[in-house]
Amino acid sequence: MLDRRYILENQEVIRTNLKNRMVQVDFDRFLELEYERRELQKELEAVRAEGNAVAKAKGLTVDERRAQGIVCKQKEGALTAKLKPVEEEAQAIYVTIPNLTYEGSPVGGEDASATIAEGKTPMRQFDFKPRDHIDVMEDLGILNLTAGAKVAGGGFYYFIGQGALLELALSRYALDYVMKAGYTPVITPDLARDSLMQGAGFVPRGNESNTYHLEDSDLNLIATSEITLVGMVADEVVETSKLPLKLAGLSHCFRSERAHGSATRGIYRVHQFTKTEMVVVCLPEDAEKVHMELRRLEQEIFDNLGIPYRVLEIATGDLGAAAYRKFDLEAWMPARNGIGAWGEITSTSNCTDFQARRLNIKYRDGQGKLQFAHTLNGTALSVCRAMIALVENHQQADGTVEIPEVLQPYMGGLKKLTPQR
RNA sequence: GGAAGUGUGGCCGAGUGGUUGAAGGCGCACGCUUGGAAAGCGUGUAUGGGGCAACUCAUCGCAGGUUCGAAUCCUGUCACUUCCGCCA
Repeated sequence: MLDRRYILENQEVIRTNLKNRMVQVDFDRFLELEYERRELQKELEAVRAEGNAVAKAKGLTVDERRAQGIVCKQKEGALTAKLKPVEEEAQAIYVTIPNLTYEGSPVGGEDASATIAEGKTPMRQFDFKPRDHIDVMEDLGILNLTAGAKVAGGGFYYFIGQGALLELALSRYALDYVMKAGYTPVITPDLARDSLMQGAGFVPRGNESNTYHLEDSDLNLIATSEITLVGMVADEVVETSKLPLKLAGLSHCFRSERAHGSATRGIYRVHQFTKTEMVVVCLPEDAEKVHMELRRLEQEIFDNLGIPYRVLEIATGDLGAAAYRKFDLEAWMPARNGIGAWGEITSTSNCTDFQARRLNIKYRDGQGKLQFAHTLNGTALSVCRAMIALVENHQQADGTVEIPEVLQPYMGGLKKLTPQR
């Protein structure tokens, strides 16, 4: 959420931003409602002040107070009835107004996002036709999609043997790597309340929701541990000495992917995956620096895994509502779509104070005043996507897959994935 | 899952219908005192909204309700504690 007063005082900034982000918001209606709301609010407060004065007045008898109080109460009731629908409609529009946008973000839709850097690993020249991750992994006996579909439906999968170990190795490697940069490892709940889902920027119910809601409860399966990590400090004043608060959550992530149907083959788009996610709560003046650190860590992890990638500066039209600025890493997946394609593997967003305002995350500034903190998030490693990039890039003509050196200690020294009996 | 109890400011804690936004204490800030420090003394010390300001509105887990008036009464809900049951 943006500051309501800021919105009223910077209407043109908001209008331009809505246009750049290609977001449909009835801003005129919002302004109309907001001004009306403020007028009604003032009237209501005046009536309340009168009522309070009557209730406290020593010169009046109880009967006199009662008589005058009832009049105030009636007026208050009438005003409240008028105010409520105005407030509700204004609020409904208010929550759809997205964050401000970094001035350097390319203006436009998804296609406008700009490649601003590339990884250290060059794209490999294959002397054979690279096979896609499904073929490679199924032949190795480390992936079983059929069983996943049988048990839980499309979009679910089994990792078996070396595949299971590979998930743990990737997750643990990423966790250890960011721990060295000062991130505290955290295991979080895999479920979260509706209110937190909304606060963190995820729609818990309805058709546009990408999350699973648990029937007869106010709980949802989390789509990322970002939700539970920021939830940990929601409604709190974080001690300034503890900032920046750097967390690395390891959790399962669940996504219903209603919008995408169930057609996607393989493990690129699945309903459940494991992800190591970084979240930082910091002072406003540190946010930009932290964002660069998140991006650097993501790059280093994939450089070390020997996976070629490019870094995208995300265009205005493709930013999430909370993101002020966002980078994606896209790995080269040599067999994707049959001919090779870039596929998103990580994403890091600077949410400025937008998410903190919604979740009420504060700190005390030098004057002792409460201020909203800034929050940022970034993927350290999302297992399925990383796994695709890894097996497709490191596959050998004989069907084996070389394990990157940094992962070998986590695989009991294993250097190659080989066919399982 | 059943029963009982509790939920007040940064913290502890008083407060069961009427100048209580909230006693007292701790902590913190400033001042006095001191060669310096400690102790002692004094003053101040919630958050958000509206207003240039005086001031005013809201907030005592959360949401409703009763009442002229609610931290205080009622209902629901969430959390915590204890007891019972169940269980990895």
